[in-house]
Amino acid sequence: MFLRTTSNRAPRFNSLSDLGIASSSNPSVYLGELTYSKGKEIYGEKEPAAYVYQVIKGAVRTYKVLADGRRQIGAFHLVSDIFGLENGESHRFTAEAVVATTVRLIRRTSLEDAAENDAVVFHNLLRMTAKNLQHAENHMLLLGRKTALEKVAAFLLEMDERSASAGALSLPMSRRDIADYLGLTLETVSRALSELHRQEVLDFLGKSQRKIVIRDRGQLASVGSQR
Amino acid sequence: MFLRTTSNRAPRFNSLSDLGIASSSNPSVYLGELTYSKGKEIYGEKEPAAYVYQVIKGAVRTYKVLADGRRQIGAFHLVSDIFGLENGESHRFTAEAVVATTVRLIRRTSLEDAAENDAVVFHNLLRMTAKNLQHAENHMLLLGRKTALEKVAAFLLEMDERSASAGALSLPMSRRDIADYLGLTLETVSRALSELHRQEVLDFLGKSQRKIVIRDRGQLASVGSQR
DNA sequence: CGGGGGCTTGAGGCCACTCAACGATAGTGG
DNA sequence: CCACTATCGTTGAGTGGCCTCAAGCCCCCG
Repeated sequence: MFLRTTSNRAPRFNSLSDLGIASSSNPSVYLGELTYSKGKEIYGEKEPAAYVYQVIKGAVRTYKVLADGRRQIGAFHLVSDIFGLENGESHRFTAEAVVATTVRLIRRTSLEDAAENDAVVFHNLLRMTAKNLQHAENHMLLLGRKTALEKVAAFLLEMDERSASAGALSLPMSRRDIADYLGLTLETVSRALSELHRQEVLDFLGKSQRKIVIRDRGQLASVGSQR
Repeated sequence: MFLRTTSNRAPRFNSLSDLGIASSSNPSVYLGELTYSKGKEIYGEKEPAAYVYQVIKGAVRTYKVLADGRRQIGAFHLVSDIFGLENGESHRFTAEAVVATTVRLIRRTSLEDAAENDAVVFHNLLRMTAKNLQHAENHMLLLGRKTALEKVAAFLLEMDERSASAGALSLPMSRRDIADYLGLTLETVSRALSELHRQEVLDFLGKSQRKIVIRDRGQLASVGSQR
């Protein structure tokens, strides 16, 4: 196996304060919050991009679909993540709530005004776009060249790295979602997870002195020594 | 089959003048040109990003590799394309000349200075990063969800769209390069191309009143009515 | 408690991969 | 100028990893 955990977690630049709006001269950028129940669409691909969103509670998937329904999830957005930031006029993905989700809205024009007046905001817009690009670049390597088991293991590590909770890793999304993120079928994802359980996630333990505790859709699926 | 050509070609924003440097107050941004012979490395992954490059002649591939040598090409850069633009301190890909290639160098610090002093340059930096992101997003869909034949067809369409020459489409890169770009093996790419020839690229003709002429590594591989 | 959605597991099939042979082409040195 | 070699591309045969189809279980939720 090929797993490795990063000893130091990468800094994250995805809160609104990281956008620099807090330091902006523009006073009221936030529009309010909206709550979507499980599976509800937040915006559709090619819709005009009127808002930028931040996840307050829950989780969001953004995806593209082919004409015959094949779906590729580009990213999952967890609490504090910003999504829906477009440089063009319209959204390039569809966004849906994975579970019951609350998002904060920022009017796109407000953000643009803030960026116009504040170089820091503008700078952070570029940094966020670059961060999204970096994620996509790494994901291309995964989609194009990794095996099913490697994909699932990388997914677990990514989610672990991103989740704030130290104790257990929570996976709010379904097997189908994971599959569509990794370019697999849900059955293959299920088999890979079973395989990792069967191996008692030995590599997580062996290489990093750490076993990931997976809180899988609320169910405690695998428990081990922590950190 | 699933091919479609865009009737209107998308505008391209990848020349240095598009970066806005021409309008910059900074006078001498260009450093000079370098020529690399076929297969030579221009920069390596994780190397400090001292320069940004523009292809003057030839073609460049940028890729990541796994520990065991599996390779994923993220993009091909053709004449006039800019590559090596990083927001972090180091390159996230390795760049190599596909064929004998001349590149123009821009010192990274010069570009940053120009961006600092000129909002237009900065704006274009963001736009270019967003364009790269969009390409990566589309490529994730291809890598994760398209069949071998669809991948190769999409590749031909992309190259056709990007190549300046109206008559024939030239493919300077090897089968292995194409395979590593599409997440396939070189044999599968070869078979898919043979299959498209066998079908006389019917769908290119049928759906768009247009047949693509493929100039494959210098050899005229497929000829048909043009536009 | 019945229905439905999500997850797991098994059996079989297929698409892309692997291994291999061969031809064409370009570059190299005698 | 011509073997010689290396590289690249094509094609065939066989394999295997992931997909497809299907059954059954569990849990949630009305």
